[in-house]
Amino acid sequence: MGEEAGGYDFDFGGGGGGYGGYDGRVTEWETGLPGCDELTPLSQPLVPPGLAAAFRIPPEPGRTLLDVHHASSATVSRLRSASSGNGHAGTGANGASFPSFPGKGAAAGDDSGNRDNNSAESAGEKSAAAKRARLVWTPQLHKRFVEVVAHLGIKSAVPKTIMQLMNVEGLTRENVARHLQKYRLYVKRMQGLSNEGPSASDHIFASTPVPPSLREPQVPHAAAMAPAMYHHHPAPMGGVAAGHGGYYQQQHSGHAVYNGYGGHGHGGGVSSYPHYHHGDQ
DNA sequence: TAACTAATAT
DNA sequence: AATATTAGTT
Repeated sequence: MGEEAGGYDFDFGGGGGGYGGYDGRVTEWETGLPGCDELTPLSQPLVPPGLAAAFRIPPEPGRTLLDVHHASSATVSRLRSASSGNGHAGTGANGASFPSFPGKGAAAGDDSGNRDNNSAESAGEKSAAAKRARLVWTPQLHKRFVEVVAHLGIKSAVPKTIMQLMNVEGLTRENVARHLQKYRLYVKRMQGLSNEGPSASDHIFASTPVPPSLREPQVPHAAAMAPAMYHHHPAPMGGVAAGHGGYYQQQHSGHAVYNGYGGHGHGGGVSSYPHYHHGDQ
């Protein structure tokens, strides 16, 4: 089913670790569960179009990723209110963690640990306007960002939508907007240099290749297009050129990583765990 | 008004 | 350099 042609796959946390003390995740619970690669992307209908047509099954149009997101949010809030006595969210084995981050979003990255658990707001600046710590765009987070942007297409890739589709807890629209601004500049710069040459300075951006669909002026070859693109769906998955299958929900625990500084180890091992950076820069 | 974007600041 | 903040548009 989900053949990944595009090569955009989520790397799972440990390559088959099994240790319990990773980041609070109980890995035993995860063993045996299908990996991200094995799951059907949300962007794909469960019933292939052809098959559906053959059996006169009406297409399932309504289920867009946004719908899924909304449903998910509803479920989460329901769960929240249901478990009133339970003050602690903690990091669940999968994405079951929703630390209320009213003041300051804490979070852990996929394979990083968020064991810090400073339930006590250390510096005591919790009262009024509590400033959020700086968001660190880890390679994983950026990857998700890129995938969503790619699937939205340049046209509709705007902060709000991107944020919603990324579905990363603690990630705000403004976070996305800032990153998007930078990313657009990066893409433009790269187009200028035509081929090759991710500068060493752009580590984060270079960590995930810019999808071809985002390189807008691909010299419009009117031909070479598949004769009939199945129905044109406006919103999501608008300009996805037959390449990649999509993004998944909650693949990496879906938490934004905040940090005081960019301690992102590269190459997958994001060893940064959340510690706050208070006070001045 | 809210959201997007560009410019500027830390 | 990486994010935040501000400000100007739509």
